[in-house]
Amino acid sequence: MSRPASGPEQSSTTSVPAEGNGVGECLHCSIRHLSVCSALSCDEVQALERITTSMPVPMGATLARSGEPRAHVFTVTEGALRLVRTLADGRRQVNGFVLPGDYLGLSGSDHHRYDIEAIAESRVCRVPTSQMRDLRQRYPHLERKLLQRACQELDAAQDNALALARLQPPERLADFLLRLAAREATLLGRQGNRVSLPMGRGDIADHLGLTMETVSRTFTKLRQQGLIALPHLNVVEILDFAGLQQLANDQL
Amino acid sequence: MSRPASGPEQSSTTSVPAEGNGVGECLHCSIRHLSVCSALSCDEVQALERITTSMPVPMGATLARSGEPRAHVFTVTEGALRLVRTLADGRRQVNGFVLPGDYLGLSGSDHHRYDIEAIAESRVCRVPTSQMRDLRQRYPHLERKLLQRACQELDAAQDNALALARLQPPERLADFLLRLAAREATLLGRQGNRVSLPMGRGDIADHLGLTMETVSRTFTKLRQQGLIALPHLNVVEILDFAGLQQLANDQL
DNA sequence: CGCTTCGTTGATGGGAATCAATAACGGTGG
DNA sequence: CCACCGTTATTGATTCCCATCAACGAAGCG
Repeated sequence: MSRPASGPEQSSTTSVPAEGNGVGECLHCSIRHLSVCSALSCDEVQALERITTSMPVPMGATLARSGEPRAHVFTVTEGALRLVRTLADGRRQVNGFVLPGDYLGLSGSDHHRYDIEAIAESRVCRVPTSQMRDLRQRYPHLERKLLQRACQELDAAQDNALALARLQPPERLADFLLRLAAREATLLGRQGNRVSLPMGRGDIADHLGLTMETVSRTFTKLRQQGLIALPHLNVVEILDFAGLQQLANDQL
Repeated sequence: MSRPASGPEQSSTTSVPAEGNGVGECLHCSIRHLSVCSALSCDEVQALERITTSMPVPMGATLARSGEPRAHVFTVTEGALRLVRTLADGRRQVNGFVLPGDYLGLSGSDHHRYDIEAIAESRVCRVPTSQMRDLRQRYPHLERKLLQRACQELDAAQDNALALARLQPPERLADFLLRLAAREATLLGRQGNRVSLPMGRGDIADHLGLTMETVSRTFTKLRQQGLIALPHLNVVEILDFAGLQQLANDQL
């Protein structure tokens, strides 16, 4: 679904998803799509793709550090990353997980607000913010798309806040797993009941505002209740979808 | 700083704030400003203002209910409102408080995601979403402004999530008070150390993921530590700004 | 095969939620 | 102006759950 721009390849009209299907859609596809809509010349398409750099991010590497100037925006094409904020005394929060198709660059600040760390072998497309600014000015379509995305992320952030503020640990974990399953479903284009967890227990804990121990215990609890199974450490099998949804209070 | 559009008044260029100062700026001002930038005719300015309805919202009234279709967007010009989500079992979360200058309409959903309730005698400008869509298409400036706002709100939502996930009750309250103080400062244009709390203790609790009792106890704790004073129930006086900031871990 | 890292399980204590009672506020009407 | 009442806020006593501390087990890797 997402395509890195490693070299100037021809824009293929057929592989472009329909307008408005913004969820699992890589920004890069969006640019391509834009080029189709606006009837750009082949030169212009190539110009767009030339300013993006597709680069690997090895597992464990830090793509950006909190406080640094935001010199680039990114779209993830492979792997998984985490957004981490750390307080002075070591308390940690994982603001979110970034999967293929996600865009990194929606912030009002000109400095990074969190560390961006790869939790798996990853690959991102990088565009300098200045060039992105130009692009946005030139193509209103792009700005509209970004706004759409920002609104979706805002909704998601609010859902997350509700979970943190008012849900019990099992509810939070259920919510998290369902959300992850939904993302993976749109990513792969099919609805499977196996969800892979690229992140560790500690990361889940720091994302849900819990401790690693509580997350672990909650996993066993869900397992004992027959809602999920854990074939491997990093794979969850959803046994009772409806039950999980009910537990998570259904706000999807 | 914000102006309701009760009737077609002349657009006054001088009262318009400079581009880019997006924080306390009413969207209406943004439309006015836009009209200046784009050198619209007086007719067009009036056309823009004609589609907005300035309406009072009595205290306690509900402007919109969760699940309803989003037929309008709003900008608040007076008063204060709260955004409330309620779970089936009664658990409540106050997603945020809406003050003059704030825009209500940044959502990826076409249905309201929370109740919007006035906690004080308020006044809002209402624009049908369809008309807003037209406006956005016609004026790229507006779209850019909205994206800017969405990004700012996203940042704020993430800060909030961090607070909910990892801060202790006193830290959360300190953070909340400082944030409120900052908003009031930009709203009034001056930095006072008195903050008014239009919302009740219960609302604060449901915003911070605590109970009303804990909020109350935490207020007394901050008071005993000499960080704040409570001249009235709904007015906080910040005695030790630096101390509060330190307590809130500084992430402003 | 031992090492290291990560995850699970167990025992304990602290802190916020809960339950309960009192106190302060705000409005109304006398 | 003050007495009254409903609402809201504060304070107190208790309970329960999660964090913490600690030990054990499992998995990846040289």
